[in-house]
Amino acid sequence: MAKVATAHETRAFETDGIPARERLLACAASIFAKRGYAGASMAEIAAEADISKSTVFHHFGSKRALYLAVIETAAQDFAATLETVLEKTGPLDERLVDFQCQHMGHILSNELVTDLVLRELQKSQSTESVHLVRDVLSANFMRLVDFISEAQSQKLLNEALDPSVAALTLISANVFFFQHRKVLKHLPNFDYADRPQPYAKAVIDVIFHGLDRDRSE
Amino acid sequence: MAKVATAHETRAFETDGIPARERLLACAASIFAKRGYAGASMAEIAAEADISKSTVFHHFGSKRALYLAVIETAAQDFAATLETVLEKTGPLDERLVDFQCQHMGHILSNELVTDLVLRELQKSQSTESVHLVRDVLSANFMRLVDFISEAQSQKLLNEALDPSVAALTLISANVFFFQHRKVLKHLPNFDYADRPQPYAKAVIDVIFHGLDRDRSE
DNA sequence: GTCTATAATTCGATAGAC
DNA sequence: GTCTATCGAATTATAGAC
Repeated sequence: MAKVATAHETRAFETDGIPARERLLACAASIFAKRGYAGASMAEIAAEADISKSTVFHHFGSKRALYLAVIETAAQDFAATLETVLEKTGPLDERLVDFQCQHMGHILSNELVTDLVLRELQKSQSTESVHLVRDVLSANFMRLVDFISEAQSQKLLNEALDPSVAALTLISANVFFFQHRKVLKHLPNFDYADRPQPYAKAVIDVIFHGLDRDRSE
Repeated sequence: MAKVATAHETRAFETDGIPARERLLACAASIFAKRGYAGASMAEIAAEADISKSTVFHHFGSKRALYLAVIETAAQDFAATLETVLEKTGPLDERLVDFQCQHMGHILSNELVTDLVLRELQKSQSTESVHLVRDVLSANFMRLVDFISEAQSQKLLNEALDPSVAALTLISANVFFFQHRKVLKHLPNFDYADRPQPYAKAVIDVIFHGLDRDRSE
């Protein structure tokens, strides 16, 4: 009781209390990821966050809404990183390497939520969830496509290529690596299984320079 | 009964009876894919193939073995296609487009088994299963890597790139498209959601020519 | 089919901040 | 005084056992 009162005093400004909400999102992410949507109980999430169940429902109206908020938060986290990376200046190949490595790093360091999102995407339930997931994720995707388009109009990238296909190819490479990183170890002649960052860079080497033979450095 | 006897007579050589075995594999593939490994019952598979349970166990010693055989068969099916495609002559970009389209077509027309394989790869259970799966799949992967390496030594492809990374990038693009084809429809500015073959071609455009600006047709 | 355990959701009240 | 975060208890809903 005394502890609760103390916690109240620590937040001085901001209309809605940030600490509890954030703690809640973090715990929810971990538990949803560990047990899946159905397997996770609001009671466990509340306990983990050291908050009463009712408070959870006060912040997020329902289990579903909490779940969506978890995913949305993860996407927005990456959106921030994305902005930082794409705003930089420098040679295009270096910026692409930077993007690819940051993206790889992001999905690996948030592996639980990444698994969650991938699982969610796979069951194509036409509920509100997927709609929102797609809306949220597509914002990041569009940001990357715009970046590529922009570079094309400035003649910095090959204009003949479809920017959305290029963007998706980049993302595919990272996601595939992420999903199968455990078994990739057993591919003969594949040196990158436990070196995600070098792999991300090698992918950009392929996609930026192209497989075509006429390379002159 | 008469039909079965006839079938027996048609096979003159080969130690194990082919027609029943094939029918069995097809039914098993469909049922494993529909119900998952645990959910599938040997009784249902036997019934579907119009074969007695004992016959199933005669051909494949166990449920696990049947399951593995299904996956192995799918991989070998593709190995045949792969050989046909890679043996062709012609400009490298056309051959790569051919490969990418054939591969896309293969995973789409075998979508149930593809889902099965992908699910199997994701749970990295270190049992015999995964070992075999990896061995089988890696044969096809190596075939593609060898093809790229070969082309590189003949100066037909950019020698600076890692052939296994290039191969994996190709496969990643198709698999990602396959896994998320349902939700890709909802990406704004993405025209390929229901056009897998054009997408496969567009991916090769990107990976063959590269994002780099200095394209001179 | 009822019974029961588990989990989601709602209600009413309290306390501190402005 | 209103607003919002918080809680404990009460109320459905659902899934599995018998």
